[in-house]
Amino acid sequence: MLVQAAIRVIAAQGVAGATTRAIVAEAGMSLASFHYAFRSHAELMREVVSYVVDAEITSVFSSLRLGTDIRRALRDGLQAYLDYLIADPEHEQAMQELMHYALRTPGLESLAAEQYSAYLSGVVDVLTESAAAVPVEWAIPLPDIARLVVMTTHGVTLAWLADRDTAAAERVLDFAADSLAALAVLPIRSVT
Amino acid sequence: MLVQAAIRVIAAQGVAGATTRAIVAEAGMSLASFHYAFRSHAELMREVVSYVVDAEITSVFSSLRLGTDIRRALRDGLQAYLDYLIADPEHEQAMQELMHYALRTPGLESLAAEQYSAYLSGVVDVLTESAAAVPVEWAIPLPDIARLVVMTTHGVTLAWLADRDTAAAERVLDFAADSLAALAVLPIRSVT
DNA sequence: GTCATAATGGGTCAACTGTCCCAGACGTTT
DNA sequence: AAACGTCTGGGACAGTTGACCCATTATGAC
Repeated sequence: MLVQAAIRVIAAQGVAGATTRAIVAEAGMSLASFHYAFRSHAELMREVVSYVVDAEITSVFSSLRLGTDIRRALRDGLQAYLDYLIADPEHEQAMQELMHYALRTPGLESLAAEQYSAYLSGVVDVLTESAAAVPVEWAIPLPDIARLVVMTTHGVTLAWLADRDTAAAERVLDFAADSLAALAVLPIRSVT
Repeated sequence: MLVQAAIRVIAAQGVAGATTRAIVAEAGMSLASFHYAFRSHAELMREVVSYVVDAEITSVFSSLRLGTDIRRALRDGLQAYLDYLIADPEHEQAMQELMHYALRTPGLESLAAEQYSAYLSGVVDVLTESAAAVPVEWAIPLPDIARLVVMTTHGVTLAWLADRDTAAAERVLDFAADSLAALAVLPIRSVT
């Protein structure tokens, strides 16, 4: 698939390196085949941005599973994300670059907004899902919790990409898990 | 100055739009004058990255002033940053794009690391400065506090740039200020 | 097999990029 | 006035990019 080839190129070379020729080379195709499938390079990039949102959410935030110990569950989920980031830094780097690309490209600004709200609702889904097993009440609305999680991951991602300080990143996640857990209002074990 | 013209172009058009011609046009110069001052486009971009670090730190985080009410001081400082972001979104957008540009450009990766550590020590300076007036002790090392602040601002920046939800950003900052203030150990009013 | 459709390969084009060259203008020092 | 280095302007160059055209080859329905 050309879209996935494009994502690989972006991860390896950045958005600037994702030229039509580089993408078709990665996909093992010719230029003509590209313009047979897509009207233009911009059209492909639009699909790339749309695609990565869904893929990212399911692959990354699905590891966030709440349990009885909310702090530990949050911390484990955040650690899983950090492990994912360390294992494939270029991919997360590409995600943020694509976000900035969308913000800059006429006609794609709205997609950037959708991308972000998709992140949020993705985290909301995971939290809701987990809450089905062990009900948790939060001091603030669930979407706000999700926003804090997403904000944290993005911030930690940029920091780690810049200085590769894993220990510092983990200390940040410790703090984030502690602070978020403080927003959890443990439910009474009786029927409500 | 060509460096500042380049920053204006990047803020207006993004890093991809910061071509040599666009920069000299913004500066009102000719191409020859560019290559008289800089050996190459890459050399200018390196100076741009170096320049923005200092400028950014002094202009943004200087508003963070601690007082007796630590939570309020933190909240005010973060709000000042948000106001700054809203007043000139393209500038902060450019900062993050430049960070990603540095991370991708061979020979500039180390500059990205320096850029980030400069952010951190800038915040440390402000916090230390404020602590001189009203001494504050923290439950974790000061550089870690600074890292949390920087992480938060970057995360909030990306979120606001994507969905422009100012109210949500302010709720995030509420949470951040609360959580950070919880790390402050108020000093005893006697001599230690 | 035949034929229409889908898909591909090679080659070409204009536009844009970074870089460089060279003639000339400017200002300062003799 | 003359000479010097500093700086500027216009033009040109090769390389790369997105887009496109046309001839050719699979692919599959009948």
